[in-house]
Amino acid sequence: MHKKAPADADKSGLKKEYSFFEDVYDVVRKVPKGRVTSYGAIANYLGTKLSARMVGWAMNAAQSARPKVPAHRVVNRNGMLSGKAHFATPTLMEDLLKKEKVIVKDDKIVEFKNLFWDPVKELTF
DNA sequence: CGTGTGACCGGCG
DNA sequence: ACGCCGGCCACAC
Repeated sequence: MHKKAPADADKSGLKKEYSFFEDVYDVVRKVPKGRVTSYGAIANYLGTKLSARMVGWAMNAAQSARPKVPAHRVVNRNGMLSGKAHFATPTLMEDLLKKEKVIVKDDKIVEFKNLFWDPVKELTF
């Protein structure tokens, strides 16, 4: 296929700031309360599973994203709260998870495999 | 337009 | 089981 036309955003002058970040936010917002997902799963859903890093990086900007993005429901493949250090407070992430009845022990989600929510499976597009 | 970076993942010794 | 290493892509400077 040919390279992307740069004029793609020049659609009827309707300028929207769609970006990879918003796609990530949209998926994260769809994560049901009490469930969790992984960066890789989101990346896979977006078609860039080999670049799960981007998802995590997008989450970094999610702090200022509106509406608020439940970034606390996104963890790494081990179910570990790898991004908890990036929250406002070091305990905010696990605190939010506990509020949703998600058991967190030793910075890891208990029964992670059971609570895992895969957008590719759930959001069959 | 080049370089650096990052809250990851999978593979290999 | 554990630790290290490479890859991958979007975005900021």
